[in-house]
Amino acid sequence: MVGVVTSAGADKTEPTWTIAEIAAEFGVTHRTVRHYEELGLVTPERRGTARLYQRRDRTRLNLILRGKRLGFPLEQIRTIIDLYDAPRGKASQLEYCLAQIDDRRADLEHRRRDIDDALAELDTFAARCREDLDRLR
Amino acid sequence: MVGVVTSAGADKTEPTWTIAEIAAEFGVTHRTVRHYEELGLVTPERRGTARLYQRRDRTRLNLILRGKRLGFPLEQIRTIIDLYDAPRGKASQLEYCLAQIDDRRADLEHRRRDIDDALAELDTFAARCREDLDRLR
DNA sequence: CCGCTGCTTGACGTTAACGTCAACGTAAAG
DNA sequence: CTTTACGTTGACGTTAACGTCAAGCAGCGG
Repeated sequence: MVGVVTSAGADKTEPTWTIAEIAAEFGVTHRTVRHYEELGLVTPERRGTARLYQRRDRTRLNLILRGKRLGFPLEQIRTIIDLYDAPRGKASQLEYCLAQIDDRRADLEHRRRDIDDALAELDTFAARCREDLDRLR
Repeated sequence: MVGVVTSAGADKTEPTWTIAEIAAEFGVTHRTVRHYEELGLVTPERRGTARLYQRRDRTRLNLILRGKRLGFPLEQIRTIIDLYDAPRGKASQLEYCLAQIDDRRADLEHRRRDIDDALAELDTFAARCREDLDRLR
């Protein structure tokens, strides 16, 4: 909890960014960032009408983009982001979190097996290619 | 090269499957299989008008579905499948293959790093959850 | 006050990956 | 020979993830 900024005097800490800066830095368009906001993946503050992005939003964007690189749909990415900052006051909530984490773990480990398999196949294929190439000389 | 089946007497080897069997076995709909055919990802033979799937098609379907689990678009999956059975008679072709393989390797290894990062984060998060849970008792 | 630049809100367009009919062919079963 | 059960070819619908205008507001440099 860093303190609400709202209409009280701005703390001189807490750096912020505009949507254009954020978009450029993360290599996406502002439309993309807005789309993520429409889906509730980021929730920037407002100075008047303009969006103000903070470190929290940058963290989320990193999670989102990694999720996308891994091919997860945005909806699923949202659930995992929500997981990361869900309320964890009660034991039941903590246990729910731990269960979700296990699910995610299983998924990711399955993917890693798939990747390792694919890499192994690529290797044997590459070996065959190099063999054929040697034989050709 | 197993031998052309066409209109010569059918070898009693070479098992085949119908589209329904293939779809059921791979846990997809026949529409999905047809869609893959439209994109050139599988090319079953025909007995009259009906499709006849062979082992070759099953291999491809396995590649396709793994690609999908890893979140690759079908177009990209097609390029890698094409890579696996491209003509490799000339040295230039073999060298092209090896280059492509390197590209694929790089991509897959990037993904694996992403996965490992995600898993590490999940672990520390899980540890915090368990800590909080212990403290709550 | 004027114009420029950047931000905002719609609203419609697009691509990928199928889903979902509809209408028809065909081959084995009764 | 007529069902019945699959199989086939369109063709249009749908969802996700943005792209692409269009049009308006807002601060600020001259």
